[in-house]
Amino acid sequence: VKVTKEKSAEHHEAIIAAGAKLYRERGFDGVGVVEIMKAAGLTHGAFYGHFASKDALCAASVKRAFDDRRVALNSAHDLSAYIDAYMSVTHRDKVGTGCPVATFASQIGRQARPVQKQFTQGVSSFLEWIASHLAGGATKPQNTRTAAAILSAMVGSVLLARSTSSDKPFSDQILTDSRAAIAAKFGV
Amino acid sequence: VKVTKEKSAEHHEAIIAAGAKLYRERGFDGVGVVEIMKAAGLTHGAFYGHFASKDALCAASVKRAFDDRRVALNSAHDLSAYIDAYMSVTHRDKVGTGCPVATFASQIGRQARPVQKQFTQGVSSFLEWIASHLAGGATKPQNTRTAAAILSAMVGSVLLARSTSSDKPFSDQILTDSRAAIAAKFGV
DNA sequence: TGTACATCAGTGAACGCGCGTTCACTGATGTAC
DNA sequence: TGTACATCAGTGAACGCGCGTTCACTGATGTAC
Repeated sequence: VKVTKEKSAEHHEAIIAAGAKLYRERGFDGVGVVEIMKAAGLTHGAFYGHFASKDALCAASVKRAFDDRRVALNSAHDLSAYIDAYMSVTHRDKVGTGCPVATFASQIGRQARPVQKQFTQGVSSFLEWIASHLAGGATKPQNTRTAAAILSAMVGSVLLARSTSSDKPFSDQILTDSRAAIAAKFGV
Repeated sequence: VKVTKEKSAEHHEAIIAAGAKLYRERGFDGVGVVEIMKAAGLTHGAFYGHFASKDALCAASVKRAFDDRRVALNSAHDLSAYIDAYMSVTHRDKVGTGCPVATFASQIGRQARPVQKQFTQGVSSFLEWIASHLAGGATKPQNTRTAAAILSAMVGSVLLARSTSSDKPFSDQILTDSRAAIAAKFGV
């Protein structure tokens, strides 16, 4: 059942989109090729016409997840507004469209090199973006250090909140408390 | 091949110890019952005499990992020394004996309820320990917020460092930078 | 203390299942004339 | 513009493999006498 070049390109995108969402929701090991192809509206046999292996899709999915987020990044008014959105109950509960750093971090060490490279790239540009939005900009050496601590606290608090979310009040509190302490100590 | 009650109890401990180490190193999905039993010096068939299911061992392993860490916690001179050890290259590279919060956080949401309960319990007492070691103690309301932000930054920075450790200088820098910024802003 | 036997911790083959991947096939696409 | 046919995106059965779990069996333990 051959299909027009345009349709095939759409399918390719649909597979990556499914990977970017499902891998964030359930981890690289938690979703099979069959399920991803089903989500893309195809059968599993067509997968290897689009990607050489599951690893290749993982790499493409990590890249896609970071690209999706860059849009959110650029539409934020300022750093404070972005941190507010990041350390929110909404972000905690929307894993599938959430920050790839928070979801993938602990699995990346076990993935193939291309996946790791794609991830490090994403973290690096995220750090730069934060540093450039601090008072004084990215060239101020102290801001590099501050950016690392702020990103750590952002990622850590969302992970802490997600992993304890069976106890909602406790989980909510972690987000609120961390956000307040960062505002108080870092002024953002 | 029956075995003395003492030997059997030792086997039980060995299985939990293997779970606590291997699950931290490779994730709950990344290690099978066969490999855990092999690490404990037994064959896989004996597993279900000790645990009702793999989930049951996961719960026991999470508890064990937190208990192991509590020893490290109590032997720390003060909060600063503990944060130094936590945000270190050594802790980044020793996943199997490292903090369970950093390794398990992103997988806990997909685990069975008993596993989640065990984890939340561990996070809660970790937060209390930090708050009680801040100037003013755990009763000072502001310290609860500060503890949440500090734990978030600790967990986040170790995860960031681990997930980017294919680029060692970059990974090292994240730890150093985060540690310096926390010292500067939180005074610990 | 010594013997007879019920208990039960550990063994290893076997189960059904879902995984990543392969491949012979189908039939619409798009090119050559 | 119309026909003939090579191409190739997608299908679905099949592959070997490792997973969690079960179970008939073994033989040392530990109890009853």
